Amino acid sequence: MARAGVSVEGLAQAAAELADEVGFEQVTVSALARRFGVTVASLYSHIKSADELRVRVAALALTELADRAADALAGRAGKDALVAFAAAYRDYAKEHPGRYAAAGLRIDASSLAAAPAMRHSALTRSILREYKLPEGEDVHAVRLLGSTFHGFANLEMSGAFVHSGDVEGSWARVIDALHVALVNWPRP
Amino acid sequence: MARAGVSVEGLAQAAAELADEVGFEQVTVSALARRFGVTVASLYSHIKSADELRVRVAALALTELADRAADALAGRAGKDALVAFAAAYRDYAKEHPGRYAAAGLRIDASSLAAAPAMRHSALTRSILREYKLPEGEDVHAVRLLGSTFHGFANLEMSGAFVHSGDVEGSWARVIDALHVALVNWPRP
DNA sequence: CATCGAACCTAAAAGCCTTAGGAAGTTGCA
DNA sequence: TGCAACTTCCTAAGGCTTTTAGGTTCGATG
Repeated sequence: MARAGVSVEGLAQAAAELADEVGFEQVTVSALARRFGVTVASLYSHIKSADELRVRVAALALTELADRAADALAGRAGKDALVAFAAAYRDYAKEHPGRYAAAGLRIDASSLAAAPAMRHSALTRSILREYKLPEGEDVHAVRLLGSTFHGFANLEMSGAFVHSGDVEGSWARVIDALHVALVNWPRP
Repeated sequence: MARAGVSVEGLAQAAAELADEVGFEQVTVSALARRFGVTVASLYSHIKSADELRVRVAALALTELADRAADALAGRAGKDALVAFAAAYRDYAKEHPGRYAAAGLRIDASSLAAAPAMRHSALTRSILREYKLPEGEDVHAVRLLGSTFHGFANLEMSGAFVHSGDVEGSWARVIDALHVALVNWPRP
């Protein structure tokens, strides 16, 4: 009986690739077993449920995304940082649509995806340093940026922008607008 | 053989309610048949596939949402309109999480959900009238607003904001910030 | 080299989607 | 009224996914 040499990490990785190929919705224990040339039941030695598999993909995606964002932010500040961060975000979504979809999973604090999710707000907050917002406004600005980036990527992926193209142009203008909003941040 | 009196519209409506109760992912032909006290196969006289069912829920949600937005916009302009539109959007998402999730489905132009989706950008554009953006900038501003609202509602629903609460405060600040961005719209 | 745990398997139950073909109400028209 | 056509619903059956239970083989360890 030749062994396939499957590990939990290998499974999550393969599931992530599968997600990018066929969509996160289609990531199934069966499909994964097929890919490994193994019966479905075998995978249950490594994972507890199909749900755990999906959460692991989410954690993987969130970590990769945070890594990229951190790289993009290194040595930059102000609008430079904003632009680089935004690009990292959207590029990842375009390169890895399946993983990106996974990152949007509902995450409860107990989940193993909670820690990487935390990193994101910390990274986003670091963009704001140079904008010097009033005390206590950072949380709101973080949420503005997160919402807009996430919303844009989401809408783009779900085909909402296909008509009347120039998505690139819109993306640039949206970032410009966010910059303007941060510079002229409304006083509380 | 007593008939249940099912119609396509009734199905979509019931599916929408089901979505709000148990989540859009759990909207299934089986569950719907159970609710109507009818066998699964019977429903296939009314719908072609489980997928069509989900698209119909999406269309229903998009229409309801556009109706509410239109009401909110009636007789308002400028920031007033912006605030009212945003409130209509988010309230709907909170009242009808399942429907709202459905509205985020991938929509191809041929789908019967395409028309209501169109209405949204038209309504959003009408908010911008009073801001008098430069020629050709409307598309981008529409996308900014759409992305931010959608992103915020999405993140809120997926639990990203549960820690360090004050979601209401953030929502208000985000709208303020968007207003600022529209007023000081960066020149092309 | 005997043993133990990890990796794998077969088997089976349960739930969902879908199609095929048939029976029973409903409607419309002669 | 009576029958033909249509609609609504059913039984039956095939196929796919998830999950659990219990058994077998591989490989490392003492």
